[in-house]
Amino acid sequence: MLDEVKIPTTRNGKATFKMIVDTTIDLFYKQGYHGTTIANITNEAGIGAGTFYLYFPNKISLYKYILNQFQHDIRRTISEKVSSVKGRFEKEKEGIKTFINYAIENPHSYNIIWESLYIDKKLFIEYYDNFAKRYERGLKQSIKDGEMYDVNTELVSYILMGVSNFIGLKVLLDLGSNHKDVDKLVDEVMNIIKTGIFT
Amino acid sequence: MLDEVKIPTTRNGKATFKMIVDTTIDLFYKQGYHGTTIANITNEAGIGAGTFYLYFPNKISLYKYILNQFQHDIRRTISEKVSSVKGRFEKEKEGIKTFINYAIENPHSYNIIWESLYIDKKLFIEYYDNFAKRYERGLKQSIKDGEMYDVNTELVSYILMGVSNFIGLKVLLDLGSNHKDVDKLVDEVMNIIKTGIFT
DNA sequence: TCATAACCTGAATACTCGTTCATATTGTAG
DNA sequence: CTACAATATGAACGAGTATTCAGGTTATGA
Repeated sequence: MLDEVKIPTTRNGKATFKMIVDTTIDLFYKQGYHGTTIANITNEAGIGAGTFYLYFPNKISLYKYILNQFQHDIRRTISEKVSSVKGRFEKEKEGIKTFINYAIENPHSYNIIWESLYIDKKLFIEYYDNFAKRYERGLKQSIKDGEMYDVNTELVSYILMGVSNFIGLKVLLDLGSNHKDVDKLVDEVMNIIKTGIFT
Repeated sequence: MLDEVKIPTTRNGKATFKMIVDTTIDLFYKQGYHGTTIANITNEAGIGAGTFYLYFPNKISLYKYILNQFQHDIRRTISEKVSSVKGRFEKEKEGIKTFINYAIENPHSYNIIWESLYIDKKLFIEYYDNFAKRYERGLKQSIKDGEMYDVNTELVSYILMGVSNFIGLKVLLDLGSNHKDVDKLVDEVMNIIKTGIFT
C-alpha cells in the first residue's frame, strides 16, 4: 500500500518529492482526485512527467500517501491538545475545537479524507472505524471515572463525530452565518449537547 | 441547469429515458460518477451510444437530474412522515428515523448526494444550506410553541444533520456493531441528545 | 395508408490521460 | 578525478473517453 513509494535519499531528491506532495495536496483540494492529472501535477511542480514515476508507481499510491500523512497528523494534534486538559467535558470540547481549528488551518485535509469514499471505500471505512474506536476508549475511561453517564459509547462517538464534522463543514464552506471565533462557536455547541450527555 | 434535459413524449421514449436514469443511478452507486462512462450506461441500458444524447446533453446534466430527483423525494418523504407526528421531540425522532430508513432503502441516494462535493461544490452547498434552512423553520416554530428552549436554531440544525448523517453512515457502511432495528437505534440516539436540547 | 415527427443506431472523430523508456544530467563516495 | 548510483527528462504510446453524425426505424394522428 505505502511501501511502493520510493523515498529519496539525497537533498535534491527530497526537495523534488516534497514539491510533488505539496503541489498535489493543493491540486487535489482545488480540483479533486479525478480532476487532477499527472500532467497537472508535474507541470505545476515544474518537473518532467517521468520524474513523478521515480517516486510513486501511480496516482492512487500518491493519494494514499497523502491521506495517511493527514490521518497521523490530525490524530497526533488532537491527542496532544486533549491530553493537556482535565475532565471529560473539557476534553470533548477541546477535541472538537482542535478538530475544527485543524480543518480551518488545513482545509485540504477535510476534502481529501472525505473523498476517500469515492476513491476507495475501504480507506474511508478504515479511517472512521479507527477514529470511532479511539473515541470510545476515552469515553469508557470517563464512565469508569464517573465523569459521564453509562451511555452507549459507540453511538456517542458517532454522534460526536457527526457533530464535529458537520460544524466543521459549516465553517469551512462558510454555510449560513459566519463564525470567526471558533472557540465561542464550539462553546455554544457544547452547551447544547452538554446536559444530555454529561453528569 | 435542468432545462437542457429533453423529456420524451411517447411511451417508448419514456421507457428509454427511465431505463437510462435507473441504470445510471445503479452505476453511479457502484462505480461513482467519475468511474462511470457513457458507454457503461448505454451498454447496461441496452441502447445505442447516440440515444443517450437524445435526452441529456452530457454526463453532468444527468447527474444533476438524478440529484434533484433524490432531493425532492427525500424531502417529501420526511415532511410527510414528520407532519403526522405531534410534538417537536417526536417530530425530530421521526425525522431522523425517516432519514435513516430512507438511506437504507435508497443507499444510492446517500452516495450520490455526498459525491456532489467532488463534482460541483456549489451543488453540495446548495443542498445542505437548503436542508438546514428548512430544519430551522421547524425548530423556530417549536420554540414559539414553547416545546423547546430558545436555542441557536442554526447550530442545532447542523448538529442534528451531523448526527443523522453519521448514524446513517454507520448503518449504511456497517461500521462497528450492527443495528438491524433502526427504530430502536434512533430511540437510543434521541435519548442521548434529549435532555440537552428539549424542555 | 402515409406523412412526419419522434426515436434510435454505432462507427467515426477528436480528443485526453496514465504510463513507459531511451537518453541525459547530476551529486558524491572512494 | 572518476565511476556509478541517483535523479531527471519529455516525446511517444496505447488505452480509453465524451460526443457527433449520417442514416435508419418506429409509431401515430390525420
